[in-house]
Formats: sequence, C-alpha cells, structure tokens
Amino acid sequence: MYNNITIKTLAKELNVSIATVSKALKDRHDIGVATKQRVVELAHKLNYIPNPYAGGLRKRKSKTIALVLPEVADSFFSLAINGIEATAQEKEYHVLIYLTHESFTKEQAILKDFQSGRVDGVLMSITSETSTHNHIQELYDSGMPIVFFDRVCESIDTAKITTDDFEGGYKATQHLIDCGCKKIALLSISTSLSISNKRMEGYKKALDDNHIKFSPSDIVQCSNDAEKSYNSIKKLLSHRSRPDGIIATVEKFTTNTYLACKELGLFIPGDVKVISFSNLPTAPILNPSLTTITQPAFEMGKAASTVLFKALNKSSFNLKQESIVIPSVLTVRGSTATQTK
Amino acid sequence: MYNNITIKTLAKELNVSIATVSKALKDRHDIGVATKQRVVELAHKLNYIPNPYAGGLRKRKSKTIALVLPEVADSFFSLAINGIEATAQEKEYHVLIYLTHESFTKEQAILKDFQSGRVDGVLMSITSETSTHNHIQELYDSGMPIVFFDRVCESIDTAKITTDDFEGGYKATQHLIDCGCKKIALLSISTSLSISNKRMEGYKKALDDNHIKFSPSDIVQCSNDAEKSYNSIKKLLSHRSRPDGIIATVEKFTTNTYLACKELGLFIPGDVKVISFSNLPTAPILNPSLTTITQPAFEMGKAASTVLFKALNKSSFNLKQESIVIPSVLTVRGSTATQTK
DNA sequence: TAGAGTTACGAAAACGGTTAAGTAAATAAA
DNA sequence: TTTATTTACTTAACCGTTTTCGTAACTCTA
Repeated sequence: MYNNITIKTLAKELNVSIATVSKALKDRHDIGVATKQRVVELAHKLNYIPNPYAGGLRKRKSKTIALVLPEVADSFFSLAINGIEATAQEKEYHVLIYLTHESFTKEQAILKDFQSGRVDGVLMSITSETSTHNHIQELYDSGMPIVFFDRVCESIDTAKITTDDFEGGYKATQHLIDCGCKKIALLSISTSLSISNKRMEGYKKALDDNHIKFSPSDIVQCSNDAEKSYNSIKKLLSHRSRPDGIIATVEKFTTNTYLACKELGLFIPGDVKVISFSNLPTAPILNPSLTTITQPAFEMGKAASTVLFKALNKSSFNLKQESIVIPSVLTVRGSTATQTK
Repeated sequence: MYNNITIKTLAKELNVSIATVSKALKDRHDIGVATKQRVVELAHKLNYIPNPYAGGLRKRKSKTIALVLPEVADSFFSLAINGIEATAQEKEYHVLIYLTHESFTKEQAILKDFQSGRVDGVLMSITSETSTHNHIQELYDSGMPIVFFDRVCESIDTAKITTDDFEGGYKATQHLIDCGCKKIALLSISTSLSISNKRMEGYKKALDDNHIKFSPSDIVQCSNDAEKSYNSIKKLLSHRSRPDGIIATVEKFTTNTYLACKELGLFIPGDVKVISFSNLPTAPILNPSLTTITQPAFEMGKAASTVLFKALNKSSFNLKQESIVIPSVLTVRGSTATQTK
C-alpha cells in the first residue's frame, strides 16, 4: 500500500512549491532557514516518508543491490548474508535476495531482469551448473557492477572474493595423509565450479607431493540431490578398495557421509577419516566431532559488499583490481583423530 | 547502472507514440496486430527490459515484499526463506531481506521505511526483544498487509503462521518425563515472545499433568549472546540440584548445551537428557544424535508467502482470518535414550 | 543611484513508464 | 447517403521525486 502523504501535500499545506519542499528536506543552501524549519516540522508531524522509487527514477539509481545465491541452507551462505546485510544496512542500501537452487536457467532469468535498473549492483555466487557465462558477461558489459564471492566466475574480469581454495584442498589432503590415510576420496560438487576445481587441484598436488598416485575414481561427483549424493557416497564406501579418507568439498555432504558410514558399520575415524569444508556450528558436537576447513564466511560477505559499495560510490573505482583471497582455517577434531577412542 | 534503452527508444525508432509501444507490449486490444508485431520484434532485438520502478510508480505498487528476520543463521529461517523465495519467484514478486539481529530499534527503523511504498507487503518474524508493537501497528494501520510467521505478534489482528507451540512444549516435556526425567529445565529465548511463552505454557501443563511441581528457577533465560548463554547453561548444570532433562526452545542453544555437558563431564543422555526445537540437518549425526521437535519450516515459509500474495492480489481478501497452525513433529533420537549405550 | 551580486523561491522538465480520453479513418448499419 | 460504430492510434495527464534554470527582491559597491 502506497503512502498517501507526499511532497505535494506538504507543499500545498505550506503554500510553497514542491521544489522548495524537496530542497528544504535536503537542506539545500538556497532555501531560507525559516522555510526549511517549517517544512521539516510539517514533514515530521505528518510522518512524511519519501518514495524511494520516485527519487530513484529521477536519480537513476535504486540504492538496492541483488544478492544471488545457490541456496541459503548452508552455513557458509547464512553467515555471508549476515556480513552482506550488515554493510548494506550501514550504507543504507537495500538487498534483494534471489536463490537459484543450483539451476542455471533460473540464474539466467534472474540476471536478465537486472538489466532493468532494478538494482545498482550485484553480489553473486554462481550455480554449480553454470559453465557458460554469457548471461553474466552481458550484464557486466551493460555496466552493472558485479562482485563474485566464493563461487566465482573466473572468466569475468571483476572483483572476486574467495578463500584460498587450492591451499584449502592441499591442507585438507595433507592433513589426512599426515593422519595416515593412504587412499583419499574427494567429494566434488561440480566439474565446472572454480572453487571445486581449485580444491581438487590442491588435493592432487598434495597427493603428488606425497608420492601418492592420483586415481580419477577417487573423485566422486555428488549431485545437488541429497539422496543421489547419499547413494554415491555409500557406493564409494561399499567398494572393495574403499578410501580411508574422505574430503567433503562442501558442507552438505557431511551428514550423508556420516550416515553412510553408520549404515555400513564403518567407524570414523577408525575406518575412514573425514574432513569437510564447512561452517557448521555443530562441527564440535558431531559424532565424532568434525575436522573442518572453514572459510571466514561473515568476513567474506562483508568484504564482497564493501568492495561493491565502493564501486557504487565512485564510478572511477576499478573493480577489476579488487579481488581478495582470504585464508581458510583448518580445525582438527575427532573425525581425523589418529587413534580411535 | 540504468538500462539505456527505454520505451522511448522503441517509439522513436518505429515512428509511433510511446503509448502505442506500451500498449503493444502489453498486448492490448486497441493496437493493430501488425504494429504489435513490429514493436515486440524491435523490443526483443534491442533487448528492451522495462524499468520496474517507473511502472510501479504509476501503478502504485512495487511487486516487492519485505522479509524481516531476526537472523538467518538458524536452520528454521534458512528453510523458511526457501519456501518464501520459491513462491515469490513463482508469483513474480521480489524479496527484500532485512535482518534485525534481534534488535528492537533496528526492527523499528526497518518497518518505518516500509511506509514509503518500497514494498507491497511484509512477512516477518519479530525480535526476541520486541515487546511493544506500536511500530508494527502503525505500519499495519497505514494499510500494509503483514503476515507473521513463527515469531508472531499476538496483538496485531492479521494472519499468523505458526507451529503448535503449546503442544510442542507439552510433547517435549512429556517425552522427557516418559524417559524418566524428574527435573526438567527449559532454556528460553525471551520473556516476551509468544512462541517462547506458549512453549513454556505447554511445558508447565505437562509438568502439572504429571504432578511435577514447577519451579521458576528451572526456566533459564538465555541471551542472544552465545557466550552468555553458554555460561547460563553451565551454571544451570553445575548446580547441586541440576536438572536431568533440558528443553532447548531454540536451535542455537543446542551446541552450547552439548559443549557445557562435555566440559562438565556430564553424559547425554545418561546424566541429562536433551531435546531441542530444531531443524538442524545434523541432528542425526550429533554426539549423541539429537531428539528434536522440528517445525515444517519450508512449508511455513510457503504458507506465509502464499497467504500474503493472496492478500496482495485482491483487496477484498481478509488477512485476519488466515492464521494457520502447522503441527511440529517429535523425532526421538539418542539424546533422550533411556539406556546409555 | 545605477549596476552587480546575493538570497530565496518557483516553473518546468525530466526520470520511464501507464492509462483515460480524444480523434481520424475505415467499416457497418440505417 | 448519412450516421453510428469500430479500429488503431495519439495526446496528455499522472505516479513522486530531483534539478536546472529563471527571476523577483534585496543588499552592496563605487
């Protein structure tokens, strides 16, 4: 429901022009102090609240950004939203949220709409399905500032806020090796996502550095579908030459890995050690507690939005040079303990 | 960055008036088929995308709703967002997200802004601090459709989507009693939240029905501050006459309860049984697995948004009669097992 | 005391659409 | 043939702001 009291109401009531009211409210120098006060007082008294879209139309900006996420039921994204929303509130921007649910076509449709002027900038983490980037490039070419975080699109030359995914993959793998694992499987979420590939590269490098032969069959492509993932993991663990170490590259594979082990009667960490890229607050109280590589999610959200707002404030700002890599941290817990308790 | 190609561009290019273009794009009857086709073709060719705010200004609606949440790092809200976003996308509405971080003043400021016409309706779950409701009432009185979900504001006569909180509290308590608990503590998040009070009422009723005397000291007011909560819980459990059963009325108290028990050397469920209102996907793999009362979060989000959109589509729709109570479900797991393993 | 500069305001265009009302031409009805 | 109706547009007002430009009235200056 639209507000009924506008700048016109004030103007009429005070016998001044709407221009005067507008300028008075903005405290412009060319309005007399007495008039300013009259305007401000009445505005307050009548609870006048300016229509943001009218002003935005004229000023050609919306003071709104879009946040495009694959999903929200993931601790990383939940925390990132916090960081983003916090800075947005501080900068007096508004945040439109869109979930792609890992669907490429949805992502396309959502981005297309942004060419309408609905938002001044976009913050996004791409879909695991996204392998072509024309839709993003097109938006970017139209002049829209875009900042990627976490799941970035490498081919687009703009700011990207990531964690050290290669190092994370390396660290995770090295840790499992240090714990005595000989055969390490990697649960991957996508073949196209750079985040996924980099973690895998780190994994491969660590294997190589430790003279462990990499076997393609140790990379398990898990689906977005929880049940399918569960089956893939169970299949992996049922195999004769099952792995003795598992790296879950995304948080959501954790529960399924644990459940599959339980079902198969495999003990973590005795039979198989598990490490997960995760921001789960329940990591310390899992059975067993979960060794994690955690990303500073809140900080990443904050960094991404901060960079974006900088770009929105001065057109001279060059997003291309603003990529940031934030280190992840390894927290060792029970799921990779070397002696079963 | 605003889109540069507008209805004017099309009009000029085709030598017709902007009205013709506008109507042609809307497939109005008073435009010739030939013209319509020319317009549509050019619009497509030039990738014309209408500015939503311009049209919205004229039509006096934004096709946007606000989603006001205390936080997002809670499985319930995460799942609810999914449900909400799904219906919004379906109805071609956009969703502005706002987090109050349990701050009453933030909630006030956020709602105040909505009187500007920024959104057509609001979906909200109030702060744990919110005890006066003038700010909400004022917005509602201005004609804004509001639908509450989960954390509702009782005193405002509009649609409320909740779970059966009283029954949930009762069920949780009865379950603990059935498991042999004699002294049950309730971790409460607020004294003003109806959700909190109802769960407590259910708890009291169950105690009463089982002839267990209620003691006010068994209600522990936990703070939003994680550390403070942790200390409160630890204090509770360190007490000479500590409880043998704990009901966490919100998910986020779970981790702290588990950690406090660990620190104090108390075994769950042997020394103390724990049940939590929670949507944690990791509930089954906690140590021990967690008995939960879970709310159908996704469905609640969906129900709330569906009701709101109905109200937005016809003004005759009466939100007051649309409250829905959806049953929660008790899932028994290890944390309330009667025999320690 | 004429000219220049300042102060305080208003008129009007603009942002990008929608829509009610008007109109010329073509067609149908009388 | 005249009138009524339909068809296919256009004009212009409007949504609620912002902002450029213009202009009276007043204050200085020389």
